[in-house]
Amino acid sequence: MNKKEEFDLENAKAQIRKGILEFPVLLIIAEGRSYASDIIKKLKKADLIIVEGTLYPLLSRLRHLGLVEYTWEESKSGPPRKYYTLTRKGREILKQLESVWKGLNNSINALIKNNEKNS
Amino acid sequence: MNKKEEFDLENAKAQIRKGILEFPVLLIIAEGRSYASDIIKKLKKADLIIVEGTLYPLLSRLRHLGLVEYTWEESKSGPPRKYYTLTRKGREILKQLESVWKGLNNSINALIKNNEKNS
DNA sequence: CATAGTACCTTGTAAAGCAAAGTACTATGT
DNA sequence: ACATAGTACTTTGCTTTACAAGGTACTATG
Repeated sequence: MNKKEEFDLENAKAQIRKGILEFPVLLIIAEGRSYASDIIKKLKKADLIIVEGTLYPLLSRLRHLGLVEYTWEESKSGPPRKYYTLTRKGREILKQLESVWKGLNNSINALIKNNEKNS
Repeated sequence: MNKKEEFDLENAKAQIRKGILEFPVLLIIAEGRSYASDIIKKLKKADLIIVEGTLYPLLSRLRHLGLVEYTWEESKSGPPRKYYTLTRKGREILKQLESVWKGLNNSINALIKNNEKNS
């Protein structure tokens, strides 16, 4: 337990991840059809930690929005899996998110540079 | 009002901003002592929209955490202003946030590249 | 048939941005 | 003197969403 009065870098990281999660999740599904545990593993490999309780509702949300769809598929080692793929709409939104990301990137990197100059 | 069933890019942007806001705010204060409206203007210039109701609580939070401090100063054109500066601790945290940011950047840009390759 | 492993789902909680409304100071025009 | 406008700081209620924790259910193995 972290004292409430202390700045909590881990929490800050979590907050930063929080806002942007949809984007890397869509990116991963765009790479190739994946199911939940798959996605979590791939995100972890990219240093973006996420847990089940976050991902399942997020995938539902994306599906209700028509950005992804799934097909059930048997597995040799357990219950069937929901394999997700992007819809046409999902691909469009992904493109837009990419440009939002690039914009944010430019903005913040400009601020960082500005700050380095003045120090 | 946006229909709930539609993907709302503005909301997505807002969510992304949400997690990361502390960082650019600290960057701006690091650049030079600033007061609230100042900060909002500079953020807007960097394409990071933010409103009063967001910034004031955020600044209070940062102050309670000991990352920033302020001094009252008279203004020729209205009520006095709270000019914020970074504390020593604030500068340390800012460095850490910079490295968190770089990490996130690498992670996501790697995913983007991966995705471009496979398409 | 009990256990372990895998996969999907749900509930309750907390954090934090935002819209909107409020308080208060200064300057300007009548 | 007083109304209006501009600036600045603050607060309240709402909404969204990640997470912790717990639950259901299917398959394989001993």
